[in-house]
Amino acid sequence: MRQTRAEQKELTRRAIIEAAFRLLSAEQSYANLSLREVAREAGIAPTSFYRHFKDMDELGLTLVDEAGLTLRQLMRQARKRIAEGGGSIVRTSVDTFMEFIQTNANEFRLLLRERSGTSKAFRLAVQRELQHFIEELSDYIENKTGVDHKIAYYEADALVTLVFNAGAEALDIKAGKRDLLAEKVIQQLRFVVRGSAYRYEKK
Amino acid sequence: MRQTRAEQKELTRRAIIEAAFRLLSAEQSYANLSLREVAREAGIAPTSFYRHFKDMDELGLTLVDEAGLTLRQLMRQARKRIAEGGGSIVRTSVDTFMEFIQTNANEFRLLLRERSGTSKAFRLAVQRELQHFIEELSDYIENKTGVDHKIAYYEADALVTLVFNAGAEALDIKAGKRDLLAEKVIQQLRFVVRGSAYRYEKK
DNA sequence: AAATTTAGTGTACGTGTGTGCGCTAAATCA
DNA sequence: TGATTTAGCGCACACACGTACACTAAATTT
Repeated sequence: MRQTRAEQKELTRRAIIEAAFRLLSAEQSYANLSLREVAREAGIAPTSFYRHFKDMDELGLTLVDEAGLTLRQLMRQARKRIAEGGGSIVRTSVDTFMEFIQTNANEFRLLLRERSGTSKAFRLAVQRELQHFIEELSDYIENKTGVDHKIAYYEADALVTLVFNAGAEALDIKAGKRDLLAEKVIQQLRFVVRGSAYRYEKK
Repeated sequence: MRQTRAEQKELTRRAIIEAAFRLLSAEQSYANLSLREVAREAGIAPTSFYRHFKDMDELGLTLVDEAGLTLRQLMRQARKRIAEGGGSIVRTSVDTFMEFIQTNANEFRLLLRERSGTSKAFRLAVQRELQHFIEELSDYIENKTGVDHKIAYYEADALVTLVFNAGAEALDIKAGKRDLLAEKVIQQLRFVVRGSAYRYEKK
Protein backbone atom coordinates (compact mmCIF):
# COMPACT_ATOMS: atom_id res chain seq x y z
CA MET A 1 0.00 0.00 0.00
CA ARG A 2 1.20 3.49 -0.89
CA GLN A 3 1.61 6.45 1.45
CA THR A 4 -0.70 8.45 -0.75
CA ARG A 5 -2.12 10.06 2.36
CA ALA A 6 1.16 11.53 3.58
CA GLU A 7 2.21 12.31 0.05
CA GLN A 8 -0.88 14.35 -0.60
CA LYS A 9 -0.46 16.19 2.65
CA GLU A 10 3.09 17.13 1.77
CA LEU A 11 1.91 18.32 -1.62
CA THR A 12 -0.60 20.67 -0.07
CA ARG A 13 1.97 21.87 2.40
CA ARG A 14 4.26 22.75 -0.46
CA ALA A 15 1.38 24.49 -2.23
CA ILE A 16 0.88 26.70 0.81
CA ILE A 17 4.56 27.56 1.06
CA GLU A 18 4.83 28.38 -2.60
CA ALA A 19 1.62 30.36 -2.56
CA ALA A 20 3.02 32.48 0.26
CA PHE A 21 6.25 33.14 -1.61
CA ARG A 22 4.28 34.03 -4.72
CA LEU A 23 2.32 36.64 -2.80
CA LEU A 24 5.39 38.47 -1.56
CA SER A 25 6.46 41.49 -3.56
CA ALA A 26 7.75 45.01 -3.26
CA GLU A 27 4.25 46.06 -2.25
CA GLN A 28 3.40 43.18 0.05
CA SER A 29 5.39 41.95 3.00
CA TYR A 30 4.86 38.75 4.89
CA ALA A 31 3.65 40.77 7.87
CA ASN A 32 0.64 42.12 6.01
CA LEU A 33 -0.24 38.85 4.39
CA SER A 34 -3.39 37.24 5.70
CA LEU A 35 -4.07 33.59 6.31
CA ARG A 36 -7.05 33.78 3.99
CA GLU A 37 -5.01 35.30 1.20
CA VAL A 38 -2.50 32.49 1.38
CA ALA A 39 -5.23 29.84 1.48
CA ARG A 40 -6.92 31.43 -1.52
CA GLU A 41 -3.70 31.46 -3.51
CA ALA A 42 -2.94 27.88 -2.50
CA GLY A 43 -6.41 26.79 -3.58
CA ILE A 44 -7.62 25.50 -0.24
CA ALA A 45 -10.23 26.55 2.29
CA PRO A 46 -9.00 28.97 4.95
CA THR A 47 -9.58 26.46 7.71
CA SER A 48 -7.55 23.80 5.93
CA PHE A 49 -4.50 25.93 6.57
CA TYR A 50 -4.48 24.73 10.16
CA ARG A 51 -3.93 21.12 9.09
CA HIS A 52 -0.41 22.18 8.12
CA PHE A 53 0.61 25.14 10.25
CA LYS A 54 -0.36 26.23 13.72
CA ASP A 55 -0.61 29.82 12.54
CA MET A 56 0.94 32.33 10.16
CA ASP A 57 4.01 32.65 12.37
CA GLU A 58 4.86 29.01 11.92
CA LEU A 59 4.55 29.31 8.17
CA GLY A 60 6.64 32.46 8.19
CA LEU A 61 9.48 30.83 10.07
CA THR A 62 9.41 28.00 7.56
CA LEU A 63 9.75 30.53 4.76
CA VAL A 64 12.69 32.20 6.46
CA ASP A 65 14.42 28.84 6.78
CA GLU A 66 13.83 28.05 3.12
CA ALA A 67 15.07 31.43 1.96
CA GLY A 68 18.17 31.10 4.09
CA LEU A 69 18.81 27.64 2.71
CA THR A 70 18.50 28.85 -0.88
CA LEU A 71 20.92 31.66 -0.21
CA ARG A 72 23.42 29.38 1.50
CA GLN A 73 23.36 26.87 -1.35
CA LEU A 74 24.03 29.64 -3.82
CA MET A 75 26.99 30.95 -1.92
CA ARG A 76 28.37 27.44 -1.65
CA GLN A 77 28.34 27.29 -5.43
CA ALA A 78 30.14 30.61 -5.52
CA ARG A 79 32.87 29.28 -3.28
CA LYS A 80 33.19 26.28 -5.58
CA ARG A 81 33.58 28.59 -8.55
CA ILE A 82 36.25 30.51 -6.68
CA ALA A 83 38.10 27.34 -5.67
CA GLU A 84 38.10 26.25 -9.30
CA GLY A 85 40.20 29.27 -9.92
CA GLY A 86 37.77 31.75 -11.38
CA GLY A 87 38.43 35.41 -10.68
CA SER A 88 38.47 37.53 -7.56
CA ILE A 89 36.86 36.27 -4.37
CA VAL A 90 35.21 39.55 -3.61
CA ARG A 91 33.87 40.08 -7.09
CA THR A 92 32.62 36.52 -7.51
CA SER A 93 30.85 36.60 -4.17
CA VAL A 94 29.22 39.94 -4.88
CA ASP A 95 28.12 38.85 -8.33
CA THR A 96 26.64 35.68 -6.91
CA PHE A 97 24.79 37.56 -4.26
CA MET A 98 23.44 40.08 -6.74
CA GLU A 99 22.28 37.21 -8.90
CA PHE A 100 20.44 35.74 -5.94
CA ILE A 101 18.66 39.01 -5.36
CA GLN A 102 17.59 39.28 -8.95
CA THR A 103 16.22 35.75 -9.30
CA ASN A 104 14.95 35.36 -5.75
CA ALA A 105 13.89 38.90 -4.99
CA ASN A 106 11.00 37.89 -2.79
CA GLU A 107 13.02 35.46 -0.71
CA PHE A 108 15.54 38.21 -0.12
CA ARG A 109 12.84 40.73 0.70
CA LEU A 110 11.50 38.36 3.31
CA LEU A 111 14.86 38.17 5.06
CA LEU A 112 15.44 41.87 4.71
CA ARG A 113 12.11 42.90 6.17
CA GLU A 114 11.72 40.35 8.90
CA ARG A 115 15.19 41.15 10.14
CA SER A 116 13.71 44.33 11.57
CA GLY A 117 10.10 43.20 11.88
CA THR A 118 7.79 43.11 14.86
CA SER A 119 8.27 39.45 15.75
CA LYS A 120 11.29 38.63 17.83
CA ALA A 121 11.19 35.01 16.65
CA PHE A 122 11.45 36.21 13.07
CA ARG A 123 14.26 38.60 13.82
CA LEU A 124 16.19 35.85 15.54
CA ALA A 125 15.59 33.42 12.68
CA VAL A 126 16.98 35.86 10.13
CA GLN A 127 19.84 36.75 12.41
CA ARG A 128 20.69 33.06 12.63
CA GLU A 129 20.84 32.79 8.84
CA LEU A 130 23.17 35.76 8.64
CA GLN A 131 25.29 34.34 11.42
CA HIS A 132 25.92 31.24 9.32
CA PHE A 133 27.38 33.44 6.65
CA ILE A 134 29.47 35.53 8.93
CA GLU A 135 30.99 32.54 10.67
CA GLU A 136 31.82 30.68 7.49
CA LEU A 137 33.41 33.78 6.07
CA SER A 138 35.19 34.53 9.31
CA ASP A 139 36.76 31.05 9.40
CA TYR A 140 37.80 31.43 5.81
CA ILE A 141 39.51 34.75 6.51
CA GLU A 142 41.18 33.46 9.65
CA ASN A 143 42.58 30.42 7.85
CA LYS A 144 43.64 32.29 4.79
CA THR A 145 45.25 35.32 6.35
CA GLY A 146 46.12 34.05 9.82
CA VAL A 147 44.64 37.18 11.26
CA ASP A 148 43.46 37.32 14.87
CA HIS A 149 40.12 35.57 15.47
CA LYS A 150 38.28 38.64 16.66
CA ILE A 151 39.59 40.77 13.83
CA ALA A 152 38.53 38.14 11.31
CA TYR A 153 35.07 38.08 12.81
CA TYR A 154 34.67 41.84 12.73
CA GLU A 155 35.86 41.88 9.16
CA ALA A 156 33.46 39.14 8.07
CA ASP A 157 30.61 40.87 9.85
CA ALA A 158 31.36 44.15 8.09
CA LEU A 159 31.58 42.45 4.70
CA VAL A 160 28.25 40.67 5.11
CA THR A 161 26.59 43.83 6.36
CA LEU A 162 27.78 45.83 3.38
CA VAL A 163 26.74 43.23 0.83
CA PHE A 164 23.36 42.69 2.44
CA ASN A 165 22.65 46.40 2.42
CA ALA A 166 23.74 46.75 -1.16
CA GLY A 167 21.28 43.98 -1.93
CA ALA A 168 18.52 45.99 -0.32
CA GLU A 169 19.46 48.95 -2.45
CA ALA A 170 19.52 46.81 -5.59
CA LEU A 171 15.85 45.98 -5.12
CA ASP A 172 14.80 49.56 -5.68
CA ILE A 173 16.89 50.54 -8.68
CA LYS A 174 16.61 49.74 -12.36
CA ALA A 175 18.66 46.88 -13.74
CA GLY A 176 20.84 49.32 -15.64
CA LYS A 177 22.16 50.94 -12.47
CA ARG A 178 23.06 47.63 -10.86
CA ASP A 179 26.60 47.68 -12.25
CA LEU A 180 27.33 50.97 -10.57
CA LEU A 181 26.01 49.60 -7.32
CA ALA A 182 28.13 46.48 -7.67
CA GLU A 183 31.18 48.64 -8.23
CA LYS A 184 30.42 50.62 -5.12
CA VAL A 185 30.06 47.64 -2.86
CA ILE A 186 33.15 45.95 -4.29
CA GLN A 187 35.18 49.04 -3.51
CA GLN A 188 33.73 49.16 -0.02
CA LEU A 189 34.56 45.53 0.61
CA ARG A 190 38.13 46.20 -0.50
CA PHE A 191 38.35 49.06 1.97
CA VAL A 192 37.43 46.65 4.71
CA VAL A 193 39.76 43.91 3.56
CA ARG A 194 42.68 46.27 3.25
CA GLY A 195 41.89 48.15 6.42
CA SER A 196 41.73 44.94 8.35
CA ALA A 197 45.01 43.67 6.92
CA TYR A 198 46.66 46.97 7.69
CA ARG A 199 45.55 46.83 11.25
CA TYR A 200 46.87 43.32 11.59
CA GLU A 201 50.32 44.20 10.35
CA LYS A 202 50.59 46.96 12.89
CA LYS A 203 49.95 44.57 15.81
CA MET B 1 -8.38 88.64 18.35
CA ARG B 2 -6.22 85.58 18.80
CA GLN B 3 -5.54 82.79 16.32
CA THR B 4 -6.98 80.35 18.79
CA ARG B 5 -8.50 78.42 15.89
CA ALA B 6 -5.23 77.70 14.13
CA GLU B 7 -3.46 77.23 17.43
CA GLN B 8 -5.90 74.58 18.54
CA LYS B 9 -5.60 72.82 15.22
CA GLU B 10 -1.85 72.70 15.49
CA LEU B 11 -2.17 71.34 19.01
CA THR B 12 -4.34 68.48 17.85
CA ARG B 13 -2.00 67.80 14.96
CA ARG B 14 0.87 67.49 17.39
CA ALA B 15 -1.25 65.21 19.57
CA ILE B 16 -1.75 62.89 16.61
CA ILE B 17 1.93 62.84 15.74
CA GLU B 18 2.97 62.18 19.30
CA ALA B 19 0.30 59.53 19.74
CA ALA B 20 1.64 57.71 16.70
CA PHE B 21 5.20 57.82 18.00
CA ARG B 22 4.00 56.59 21.37
CA LEU B 23 2.35 53.57 19.76
CA LEU B 24 5.50 52.43 18.00
CA SER B 25 7.51 49.74 19.74
CA ALA B 26 9.49 46.58 19.17
CA GLU B 27 6.17 44.78 18.72
CA GLN B 28 4.33 47.35 16.66
CA SER B 29 5.50 48.95 13.45
CA TYR B 30 3.99 51.92 11.72
CA ALA B 31 2.76 49.63 8.98
CA ASN B 32 0.46 47.70 11.27
CA LEU B 33 -0.82 50.75 13.07
CA SER B 34 -4.43 51.63 12.33
CA LEU B 35 -5.95 55.03 11.90
CA ARG B 36 -8.41 54.24 14.66
CA GLU B 37 -5.65 53.25 17.06
CA VAL B 38 -3.86 56.52 16.51
CA ALA B 39 -7.07 58.50 16.90
CA ARG B 40 -7.89 56.65 20.12
CA GLU B 41 -4.44 57.34 21.55
CA ALA B 42 -4.64 60.98 20.49
CA GLY B 43 -8.03 61.33 22.15
CA ILE B 44 -10.00 62.27 19.07
CA ALA B 45 -12.72 60.65 16.97
CA PRO B 46 -11.47 58.50 14.10
CA THR B 47 -13.01 60.77 11.51
CA SER B 48 -11.35 63.84 12.99
CA PHE B 49 -8.07 62.41 11.85
CA TYR B 50 -8.93 63.50 8.32
CA ARG B 51 -8.99 67.15 9.33
CA HIS B 52 -5.21 66.90 9.70
CA PHE B 53 -3.94 64.19 7.39
CA LYS B 54 -5.22 62.85 4.12
CA ASP B 55 -4.48 59.30 5.23
CA MET B 56 -2.05 57.23 7.28
CA ASP B 57 0.62 57.55 4.61
CA GLU B 58 0.72 61.31 4.96
CA LEU B 59 1.11 61.01 8.72
CA GLY B 60 3.80 58.38 8.28
CA LEU B 61 5.87 60.55 5.99
CA THR B 62 5.61 63.34 8.53
CA LEU B 63 6.94 61.00 11.18
CA VAL B 64 9.84 59.98 8.98
CA ASP B 65 10.72 63.64 8.44
CA GLU B 66 10.60 64.33 12.16
CA ALA B 67 12.70 61.32 13.04
CA GLY B 68 15.26 62.28 10.41
CA LEU B 69 15.34 65.81 11.74
CA THR B 70 15.90 64.64 15.31
CA LEU B 71 18.73 62.44 14.19
CA ARG B 72 20.36 65.16 12.13
CA GLN B 73 20.22 67.63 15.01
CA LEU B 74 21.87 65.11 17.27
CA MET B 75 24.69 64.47 14.86
CA ARG B 76 25.22 68.18 14.48
CA GLN B 77 25.79 68.39 18.21
CA ALA B 78 28.26 65.54 17.91
CA ARG B 79 30.22 67.40 15.29
CA LYS B 80 30.26 70.42 17.57
CA ARG B 81 31.65 68.31 20.39
CA ILE B 82 34.30 66.98 18.05
CA ALA B 83 35.24 70.45 16.80
CA GLU B 84 35.60 71.58 20.42
CA GLY B 85 38.39 69.09 20.62
CA GLY B 86 36.85 66.15 22.43
CA GLY B 87 38.19 62.72 21.52
CA SER B 88 38.15 60.62 18.39
CA ILE B 89 35.81 61.47 15.55
CA VAL B 90 34.80 57.88 15.01
CA ARG B 91 34.17 57.14 18.65
CA THR B 92 32.29 60.34 19.35
CA SER B 93 30.04 59.82 16.35
CA VAL B 94 29.31 56.24 17.24
CA ASP B 95 28.59 57.12 20.86
CA THR B 96 26.24 59.87 19.78
CA PHE B 97 24.42 57.57 17.42
CA MET B 98 24.09 54.87 20.06
CA GLU B 99 22.73 57.46 22.42
CA PHE B 100 20.12 58.44 19.85
CA ILE B 101 19.03 54.84 19.52
CA GLN B 102 18.67 54.43 23.24
CA THR B 103 16.66 57.58 23.86
CA ASN B 104 14.74 57.62 20.58
CA ALA B 105 14.35 53.91 19.95
CA ASN B 106 11.00 54.24 18.28
CA GLU B 107 12.06 57.00 15.94
CA PHE B 108 14.97 54.86 14.87
CA ARG B 109 12.79 51.79 14.48
CA LEU B 110 10.55 53.77 12.18
CA LEU B 111 13.45 54.65 9.89
CA LEU B 112 14.86 51.16 10.07
CA ARG B 113 11.63 49.42 9.17
CA GLU B 114 10.26 51.76 6.60
CA ARG B 115 13.56 51.72 4.78
CA SER B 116 12.58 48.26 3.57
CA GLY B 117 8.82 48.59 3.89
CA THR B 118 6.07 48.11 1.33
CA SER B 119 5.61 51.76 0.44
CA LYS B 120 7.98 53.18 -2.12
CA ALA B 121 7.29 56.70 -0.88
CA PHE B 122 8.41 55.67 2.61
CA ARG B 123 11.50 53.93 1.35
CA LEU B 124 12.48 57.00 -0.62
CA ALA B 125 11.84 59.29 2.33
CA VAL B 126 14.13 57.26 4.58
CA GLN B 127 16.71 56.99 1.83
CA ARG B 128 16.67 60.77 1.56
CA GLU B 129 17.39 61.12 5.26
CA LEU B 130 20.31 58.74 5.02
CA GLN B 131 21.57 60.54 1.95
CA HIS B 132 21.86 63.73 3.97
CA PHE B 133 24.20 61.95 6.30
CA ILE B 134 26.27 60.33 3.65
CA GLU B 135 26.79 63.55 1.75
CA GLU B 136 27.72 65.59 4.78
CA LEU B 137 30.16 62.94 5.85
CA SER B 138 31.49 62.56 2.33
CA ASP B 139 32.24 66.27 2.06
CA TYR B 140 33.93 66.20 5.42
CA ILE B 141 36.16 63.32 4.37
CA GLU B 142 36.96 64.89 1.03
CA ASN B 143 37.97 68.16 2.64
CA LYS B 144 39.92 66.66 5.43
CA THR B 145 41.84 64.00 3.57
CA GLY B 146 41.82 65.38 0.05
CA VAL B 147 40.84 61.96 -1.20
CA ASP B 148 39.12 61.52 -4.56
CA HIS B 149 35.45 62.49 -4.54
CA LYS B 150 34.13 59.08 -5.47
CA ILE B 151 36.32 57.32 -2.96
CA ALA B 152 35.16 59.70 -0.25
CA TYR B 153 31.57 59.00 -1.16
CA TYR B 154 32.01 55.24 -1.07
CA GLU B 155 33.76 55.53 2.23
CA ALA B 156 31.05 57.70 3.76
CA ASP B 157 28.37 55.35 2.45
CA ALA B 158 30.09 52.36 4.02
CA LEU B 159 30.51 54.13 7.34
CA VAL B 160 26.87 55.14 7.53
CA THR B 161 25.74 51.67 6.54
CA LEU B 162 27.82 50.02 9.23
CA VAL B 163 26.68 52.38 11.95
CA PHE B 164 23.05 52.14 10.95
CA ASN B 165 23.18 48.37 11.04
CA ALA B 166 24.90 48.34 14.37
CA GLY B 167 22.07 50.52 15.59
CA ALA B 168 19.58 47.92 14.44
CA GLU B 169 21.48 45.28 16.34
CA ALA B 170 21.62 47.42 19.43
CA LEU B 171 17.83 47.44 19.62
CA ASP B 172 17.67 43.72 20.29
CA ILE B 173 20.41 43.27 22.88
CA LYS B 174 20.59 44.08 26.56
CA ALA B 175 22.19 47.34 27.64
CA GLY B 176 25.14 45.44 29.07
CA LYS B 177 26.20 44.10 25.71
CA ARG B 178 26.10 47.50 24.03
CA ASP B 179 29.73 48.24 24.82
CA LEU B 180 30.86 45.16 22.96
CA LEU B 181 28.74 46.17 20.00
CA ALA B 182 30.16 49.67 20.05
CA GLU B 183 33.66 48.23 20.05
CA LYS B 184 32.82 46.07 17.06
CA VAL B 185 31.46 48.88 14.97
CA ILE B 186 34.29 51.21 15.88
CA GLN B 187 36.79 48.62 14.69
CA GLN B 188 34.84 48.13 11.51
CA LEU B 189 34.74 51.84 10.82
CA ARG B 190 38.49 51.99 11.30
CA PHE B 191 38.91 49.20 8.78
CA VAL B 192 37.05 51.29 6.26
CA VAL B 193 38.88 54.50 7.07
CA ARG B 194 42.26 52.83 6.84
CA GLY B 195 41.40 50.76 3.81
CA SER B 196 40.21 53.83 2.00
CA ALA B 197 43.33 55.80 2.88
CA TYR B 198 45.54 52.92 1.80
CA ARG B 199 43.84 52.75 -1.53
CA TYR B 200 44.26 56.45 -2.02
CA GLU B 201 47.98 56.39 -1.36
CA LYS B 202 48.45 53.68 -3.98
CA LYS B 203 46.81 55.77 -6.67
C1' DA C 1 -15.19 -6.00 6.47
C1' DA C 2 -15.62 -2.93 10.08
C1' DA C 3 -13.62 0.75 12.80
C1' DT C 4 -10.70 4.62 13.00
C1' DT C 5 -8.14 8.48 11.47
C1' DT C 6 -7.65 12.70 9.08
C1' DA C 7 -7.16 16.25 5.05
C1' DG C 8 -10.19 19.26 3.46
C1' DT C 9 -14.91 21.79 3.39
C1' DG C 10 -18.71 25.14 4.43
C1' DT C 11 -20.99 27.88 7.66
C1' DA C 12 -21.08 31.19 11.04
C1' DC C 13 -19.69 34.51 14.58
C1' DG C 14 -17.47 38.32 16.62
C1' DT C 15 -14.10 41.93 15.92
C1' DG C 16 -11.59 45.75 13.98
C1' DT C 17 -11.18 48.49 10.06
C1' DG C 18 -11.52 52.79 6.68
C1' DT C 19 -14.47 56.17 5.57
C1' DG C 20 -18.98 58.62 3.87
C1' DC C 21 -22.46 61.65 5.78
C1' DG C 22 -24.76 64.99 8.44
C1' DC C 23 -24.57 67.56 12.56
C1' DT C 24 -22.94 70.99 16.31
C1' DA C 25 -20.74 74.69 18.34
C1' DA C 26 -17.43 77.85 18.37
C1' DA C 27 -14.27 80.86 15.99
C1' DT C 28 -13.80 83.98 12.21
C1' DC C 29 -15.31 87.18 8.84
C1' DA C 30 -18.06 90.86 6.64
C1' DT D 1 -24.65 91.57 14.56
C1' DG D 2 -25.54 88.27 11.24
C1' DA D 3 -23.35 85.01 7.94
C1' DT D 4 -19.84 81.77 7.09
C1' DT D 5 -16.28 78.55 8.02
C1' DT D 6 -14.49 74.54 10.16
C1' DA D 7 -12.54 71.26 13.94
C1' DG D 8 -14.46 67.63 15.93
C1' DC D 9 -18.18 64.12 16.73
C1' DG D 10 -21.51 60.11 16.30
C1' DC D 11 -23.59 56.98 13.43
C1' DA D 12 -23.61 53.66 10.07
C1' DC D 13 -22.03 50.63 6.49
C1' DA D 14 -19.53 47.25 3.97
C1' DC D 15 -15.70 44.46 4.31
C1' DA D 16 -11.87 41.32 5.55
C1' DC D 17 -10.16 38.89 9.01
C1' DG D 18 -9.08 34.65 12.37
C1' DT D 19 -10.97 30.74 13.87
C1' DA D 20 -14.53 27.53 16.25
C1' DC D 21 -17.44 23.81 14.90
C1' DA D 22 -19.61 20.03 12.71
C1' DC D 23 -19.29 17.48 8.69
C1' DT D 24 -17.63 14.36 4.63
C1' DA D 25 -15.12 11.11 2.21
C1' DA D 26 -11.29 8.68 1.51
C1' DA D 27 -7.18 6.46 3.25
C1' DT D 28 -5.46 3.62 6.80
C1' DT D 29 -5.61 0.35 10.53
C1' DT D 30 -7.49 -3.50 13.00
